[in-house]
Amino acid sequence: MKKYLPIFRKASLFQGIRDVDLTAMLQCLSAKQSTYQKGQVLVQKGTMMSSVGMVLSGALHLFNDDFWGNRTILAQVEPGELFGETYACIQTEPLHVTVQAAEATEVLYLDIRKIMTLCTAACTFHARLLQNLIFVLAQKNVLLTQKLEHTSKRTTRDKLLSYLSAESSKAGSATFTIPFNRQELADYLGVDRSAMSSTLCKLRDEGVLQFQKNRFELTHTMQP
Amino acid sequence: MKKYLPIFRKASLFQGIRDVDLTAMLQCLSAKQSTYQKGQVLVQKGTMMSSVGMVLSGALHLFNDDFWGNRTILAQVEPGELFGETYACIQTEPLHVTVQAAEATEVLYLDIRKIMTLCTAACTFHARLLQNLIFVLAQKNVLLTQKLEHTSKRTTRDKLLSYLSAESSKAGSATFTIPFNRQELADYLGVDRSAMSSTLCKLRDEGVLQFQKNRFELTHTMQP
DNA sequence: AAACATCTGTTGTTTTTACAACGAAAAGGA
DNA sequence: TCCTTTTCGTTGTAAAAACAACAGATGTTT
Repeated sequence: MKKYLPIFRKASLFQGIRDVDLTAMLQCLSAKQSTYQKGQVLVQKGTMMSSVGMVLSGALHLFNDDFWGNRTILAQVEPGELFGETYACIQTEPLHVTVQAAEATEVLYLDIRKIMTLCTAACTFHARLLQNLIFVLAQKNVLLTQKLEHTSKRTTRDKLLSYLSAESSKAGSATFTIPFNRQELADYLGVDRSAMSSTLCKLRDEGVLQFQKNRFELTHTMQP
Repeated sequence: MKKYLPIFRKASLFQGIRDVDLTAMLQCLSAKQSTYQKGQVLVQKGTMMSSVGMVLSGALHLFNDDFWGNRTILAQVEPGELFGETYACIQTEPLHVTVQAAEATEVLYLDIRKIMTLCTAACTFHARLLQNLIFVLAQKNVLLTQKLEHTSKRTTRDKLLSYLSAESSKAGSATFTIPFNRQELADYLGVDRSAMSSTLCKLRDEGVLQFQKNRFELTHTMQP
């Protein structure tokens, strides 16, 4: 297990927990490791999750097949990242996605009850683990809320303005850089790239904003 | 504080905690109560939240003003419900919304550090409180993820199919009822009601589904 | 420097949606 | 029962987006 320490140090769930405490804790939590071949299904949609999974090596795909069999890949899970944590925390709600190994993958499973149930004593790092879990959930929440706020606007124009306004607010300035290129931004906002590009230029021509590459500047113009 | 027990019994955060334990715990957490007039701003966007708020009576509005001053009301918080819990759990991220009293409102504030820090002993209900907090966060997560999965589809048609497919899956049957009327469904999916209505009828004419009022049935037809 | 790949803006066409306005059906209340 | 309100489908029009295809710009590799 020691060879995974570099992964653990990066993992959000284990932040602030020292290596020595970590190895002790993993035993205390009776963590279990599994290996999967490429293409193998780890967990089927509809399963009740009683544990959180952490990818140690390789990668996972989360996907969903709709009523007519059309498959949508929803996320890729990389080393240090978790999967199933939300549903493990709820316990009554079955997993809404299927988890499949995108390549040969090693996974560490942590029993959610052992995480949530505070061991009797001396386990200061266990408290930290719980705080980290809460932090992970809350952070995901923020990301989802923000994305939803932008994508829920009806037009590409409004989605762009909502996103750029939020980035400006985050930067605390009318000038800021965004972490996406055009294609990534379009995917994030759920719109077509070329249509977005032309909308962006239309906004520039109207004097609402300026940009060069990933650097944007919003300008104060009166809205009609 | 006793007069709020009916509210507390319904509140997700206090589920599974008995009245006697609750009153004891609220003291232990040094909960603080505040009263606000209609229109008064409780918390400004950008504030760091160090506590969770619970509405005791009245109602709150969460809103966001963009760079150009356009206001969007994002949610209404009713008695028993929380606000700021996500940002309180993160601690490093400032609140992304402004909180305003929609009417005369009473609010109970709970220090997040006292919730997260396990008191030394005998506090079995404190553990339950933590589990409830995690549950609240996780459940919100599920709701956001689902909505995002539907709204991220490009066309109204795909949004509908994604949503109905998920409802069918949840019901475990091709026949099911949905908890929305047309206008609510359109709002949920972020589309125009009348356009959605016509799309829905087009799908019916194509033989993809059938419906009467809120009762739907998906039919297995080969996709091209 | 040359060759290649990627990123971005542009344009034109087709499809889809938003919007507005209306009437019928259903639900609810007096 | 009659009246009112809400809900839902329908239609036509204008606006917007998706899509496809391309060219210039930028960046990278050899």
